[in-house]
Amino acid sequence: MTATPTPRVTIKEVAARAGVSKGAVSLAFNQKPGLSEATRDRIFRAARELGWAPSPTARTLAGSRVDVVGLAICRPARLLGLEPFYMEFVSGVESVLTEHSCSLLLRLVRSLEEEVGLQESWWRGRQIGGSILVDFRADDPRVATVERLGMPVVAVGHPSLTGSLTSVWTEDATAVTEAVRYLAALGHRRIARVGGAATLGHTSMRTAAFDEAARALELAGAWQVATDYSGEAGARATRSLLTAAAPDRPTAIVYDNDIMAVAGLAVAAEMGLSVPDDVSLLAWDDSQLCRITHPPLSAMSHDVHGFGAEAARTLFGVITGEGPGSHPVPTPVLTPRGSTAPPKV
Amino acid sequence: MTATPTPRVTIKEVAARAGVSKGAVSLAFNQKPGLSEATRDRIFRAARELGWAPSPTARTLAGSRVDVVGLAICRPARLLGLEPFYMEFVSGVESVLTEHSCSLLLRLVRSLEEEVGLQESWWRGRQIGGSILVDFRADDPRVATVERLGMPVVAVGHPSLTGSLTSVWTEDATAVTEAVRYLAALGHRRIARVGGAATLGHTSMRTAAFDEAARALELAGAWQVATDYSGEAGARATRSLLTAAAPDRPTAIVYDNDIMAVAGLAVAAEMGLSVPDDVSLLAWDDSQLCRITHPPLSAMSHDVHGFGAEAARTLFGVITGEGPGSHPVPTPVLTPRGSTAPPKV
DNA sequence: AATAGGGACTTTACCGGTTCAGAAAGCGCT
DNA sequence: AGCGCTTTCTGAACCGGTAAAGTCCCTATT
Repeated sequence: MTATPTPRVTIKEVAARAGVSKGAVSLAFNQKPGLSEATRDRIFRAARELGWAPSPTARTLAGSRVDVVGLAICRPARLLGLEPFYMEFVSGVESVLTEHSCSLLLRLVRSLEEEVGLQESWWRGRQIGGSILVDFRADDPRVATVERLGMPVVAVGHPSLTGSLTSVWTEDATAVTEAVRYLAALGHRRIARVGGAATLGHTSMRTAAFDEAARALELAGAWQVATDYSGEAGARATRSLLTAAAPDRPTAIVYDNDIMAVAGLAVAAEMGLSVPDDVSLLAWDDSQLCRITHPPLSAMSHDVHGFGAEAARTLFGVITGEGPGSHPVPTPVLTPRGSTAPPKV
Repeated sequence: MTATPTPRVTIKEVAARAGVSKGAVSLAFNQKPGLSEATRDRIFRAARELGWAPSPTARTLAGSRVDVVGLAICRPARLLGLEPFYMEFVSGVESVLTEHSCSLLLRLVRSLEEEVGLQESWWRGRQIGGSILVDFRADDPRVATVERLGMPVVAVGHPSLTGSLTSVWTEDATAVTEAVRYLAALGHRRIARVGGAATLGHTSMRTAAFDEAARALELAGAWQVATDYSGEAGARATRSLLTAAAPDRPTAIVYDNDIMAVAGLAVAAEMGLSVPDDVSLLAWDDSQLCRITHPPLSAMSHDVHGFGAEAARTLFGVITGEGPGSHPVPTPVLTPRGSTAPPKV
């Protein structure tokens, strides 16, 4: 407000210096036809000399596209800080946005309702050109809102959750099945899964897949517990799973993220259980974290950075008018490390 | 682009419905004097009925302030994904921005030069009302740029690095000294520190403070190694520190973040060393991560969320014209957990 | 020679607000 | 009645661009 003034150079100065009209400058900077090479050069030179670049604000107001995309993440701040997933995802998104000189408008929200309102006001206020929607749940209200607004978005979530929206997703069910089969192949008959937030769509899909796999493999024991993704919740879940007497407790646990797996590892150690001899642990998402524990965590690993990049690319597709589509991204693959082995008991 | 059209309602419709001019609507929405209560009410009612809110873009263009603040983070994406620090910091920033209905424009950059260019173009393009600058180094070029532009910013870093800019910072030197004193008080005479990126200003301040403390306490051994903050680097550093034969190796290690401390813990385990009996480990920044390991990590803990919030609050102060100032934030405090104890050797 | 067709620009009308110089109305006072 | 003051509200200019229509000139065609 009171900040010392900055000399603003506008399109008018550039036009004057190049000896043309504002319109000509606009044509040049939007690479539209109708200008001679010579004039074009003169304009660019003038702009360079003045250090001018078109004002995105004015451009937006005048009706051209907006070079900002929105991302609202709805999780308690406390949890977010720790989830490597989102930062990695964001960095993947950024890597693509940058190529298009596009920025990311990030907002942490506390509820889905708040997000719906935010997306709508972002869009109606022309603050963003499109949005990346994450954390879908069943009957997600964002689907209808976005359709009503005709707002370009990419939905990060399974097509069964994202309705008509263009989606980018991983085949979680397949991955869960693979995880369970792998543990069963090692000889485990009592397997548990420490899942994420129950409200989230992909959590319930994983839950269903786990049940299905357990039945198909005729496991002797199968447990599932929902958490909020935090390390504390993971620790708590692990502790309660492992307190059962030896013959009844699970010999392998699959986690829905890596933070909880790390916590689980610590709980096993604290209970005097050896990993992987007494219990095998399998993480999800596989950030760097899985490699720095002892033993290193086996994980269903997943190129989260690439996932974010693909989401951003797809969003650009939607913005430029590509029809709706479904973009599967590679299914997480099993990366065995030191935390999984045949049960010794 | 080709997205189905969204019916846009503008100030004109609101004015028409309330039976006043655009100007009146503007006055009402900016709580400026010159309107009767009755008219004001009529205008707000009309706006509510039409679901209208002023367009930030148009507002910005017309010269009022911008309700977006910028944050450019310069670290390789791979590392960012894992550093709990930034996500937590961002969530603290957001918590304050939200109260002011302000958004965060986030960008990951690859170099300081890129950041300087970005900040300048953000500011000149009126994309942001101000910026939060992080990761200061000695003779940081951003100081001069920002002064030249008269751009409101808050510098997250020690005043000795941030020149005339308003800063928010923690007294790192004091914290390092406290950490070393604590370990010395436990009886450790050979202490190492696994630091962060050497180019960063706060890293060199911590390095100097460590040297100073080691000398003052006449430690028998003091090591420091610089890393890139990654878990891998932390593991490597720890491994090389601990390979020395028993009498010569450090009995305590301080880390510059918690990721490296976790990695260090794993390395100790892998080398058959017990923590804290054979070696004590002390983490920094104390995210949730420190509590979920086994043993839980002692840490110099630090309210990173609050740090971010304070930075945002201070930025608002700068934007509204408060003079330059220096805002220290509480020094990290020692939180002893299970990873530190008197040396047994 | 008259006319059509382009190319190269310029003009002008917005986009959706803010702001500021008046205008109209109401009121108290001499 | 006439005058000055407020209070309340309007109209027009402006912010920095874009886009569509218009102007001018030069060449090719019939």
